[in-house]
Amino acid sequence: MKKEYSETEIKIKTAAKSLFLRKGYSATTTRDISKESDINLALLNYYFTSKKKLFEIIMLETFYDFISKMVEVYNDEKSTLEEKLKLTSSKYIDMIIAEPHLPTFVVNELKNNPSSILKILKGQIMESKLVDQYNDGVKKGVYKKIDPIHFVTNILSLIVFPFISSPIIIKMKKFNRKEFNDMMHERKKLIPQWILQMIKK
Amino acid sequence: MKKEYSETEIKIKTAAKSLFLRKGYSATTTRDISKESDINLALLNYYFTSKKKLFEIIMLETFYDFISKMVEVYNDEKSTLEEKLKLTSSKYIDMIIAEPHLPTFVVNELKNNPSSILKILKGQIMESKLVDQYNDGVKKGVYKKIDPIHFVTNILSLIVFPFISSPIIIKMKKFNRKEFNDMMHERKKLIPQWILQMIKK
DNA sequence: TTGAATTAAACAAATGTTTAATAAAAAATT
DNA sequence: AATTTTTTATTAAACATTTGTTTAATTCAA
Repeated sequence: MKKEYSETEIKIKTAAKSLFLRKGYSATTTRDISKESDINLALLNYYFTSKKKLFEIIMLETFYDFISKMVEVYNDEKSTLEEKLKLTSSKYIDMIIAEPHLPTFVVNELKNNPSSILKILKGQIMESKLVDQYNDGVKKGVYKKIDPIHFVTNILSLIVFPFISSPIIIKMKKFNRKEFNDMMHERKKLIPQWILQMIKK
Repeated sequence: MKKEYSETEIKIKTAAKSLFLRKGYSATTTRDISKESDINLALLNYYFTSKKKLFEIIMLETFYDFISKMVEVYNDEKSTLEEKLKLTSSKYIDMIIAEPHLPTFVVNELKNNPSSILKILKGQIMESKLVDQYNDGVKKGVYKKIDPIHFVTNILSLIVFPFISSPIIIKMKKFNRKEFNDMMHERKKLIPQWILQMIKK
C-alpha cells in the first residue's frame, strides 16, 4: 500500500508541501516547486505526472496525518474522557504550533476535493470510544443530552480556530508570535476544563 | 469617504466578490470576472486599475462588514452580557448561512494582506462594552479570572469554526446542507449557554 | 463637439507540460 | 572482468495555453 519514494521524489514532495501549505494550490507554481526543491522542472511531471496529481498526494497524506492524531486518542481504550480531552488539546496545539499553516490549508483546500479525501473520516470519530464515553455520561445523567456532534465540533473549534484567526488575535492583543504561542499553550489546560463545564449538567 | 460606484462598477464588484469568495484570489481570473459580470474584460482595468486593486477593495469591504456586525453588538450600552452573546450568535450564524464561503475567505486571504486590512480592528473588540462586562463579572467574583482574549476567541471559535469545517461535519453525520444549517440554528441557543458555563466560577 | 464608456484585438509574461538529447546506473553479454 | 546494451534519471529547450494588462478604435452621452 505504502509507496516507496526515491530521494528526488521526497525532495519534490517536501518542497511542494511547504509551498502548498503556505500559498495554496493555485498560488504555487511548478517552477516554485522546482526551485525550492532544487530539481529540474521536468522531473515534477516525470515523477508525479502533473501538479494536480502531486497536490492530491500531498493533500491526502496531510489530511490523513491531521485526522489520525485525533482518531488515535479518541479510540484509546484505557483513558478516561477527561484524559482524552487533555491529550487531544496538547497534541494538536503542539502539532499546529510546529506547522501553523496546517489548519488553514486543510479547511481551505478541503472544499475543492470533497469525497476522495473525506473517505478517511468514515465513522472513525462519531463511533469512537470518546463518543461512547460521552453517551455513557448522558445515560448516567451527569452530562447534558445533546447530539454528540456538538461535543466533537466544540473540541476541535476551541483548539483549531484560534490558529486560523491568529492574525486577528495577534493584532487585537499586539502579540508577537511567541506570545501567541504561549496563549495557545495556556489553552492546553483550559480547553479540557471548558469542555467539561459545557457538557456537565 | 464612501465612494459612489456606477452601475458597471457594481456589476464588476458583485461578480468579483462572488468569485473571490468561492475560489480565492489566485484561482479567480480576470476573464472569469468579466464573464460572470457580463462586462468587457478591459473595463476591469479601466475602473479598478488591476485585479489586485479590485481584490483589495472587496477584501476590505468584506472584512469590514464581518467585523462591524460584531463590534456593533459588543458595544451596545443597554444589553447585558448574556443578551450580547445571544445576539452575536444569532446574527453571525444567519450571516454565514447566507454566505457560507465568507469565513474561509476572510481567514484565508487574511494571512496574505496583513496590516492594511487589520487596521479596522484597532481596539474595537478588546475595549468593547462586552469585555468591560466580562471584567466586571471577574471583579465581582462571579466569573473566573482569565485573560479576556480567551473569552472573545471562544465565542468566535464556537460560532465560526463549524462553518469552516462543514465538509467534515457533513461527512461525519451524513448531513445534507439543510440538516447542517439546522444544526447551526440549534447552536444559536447553545453557544451562549456554553460560554456562560465556561466563564462561571 | 468634447469627454467618458465600451469594445475587439494585441502584447508580453507566466505557467503547466512535453520533447528530444544526454548522463548515469543497472543488466546482459562476451 | 571488461564491454556492450538497456533502462532509468536528468537536463535544457520548446510548446501551447492562460493570464493580466494595454492599445487604439468606436460608440455613447453631455
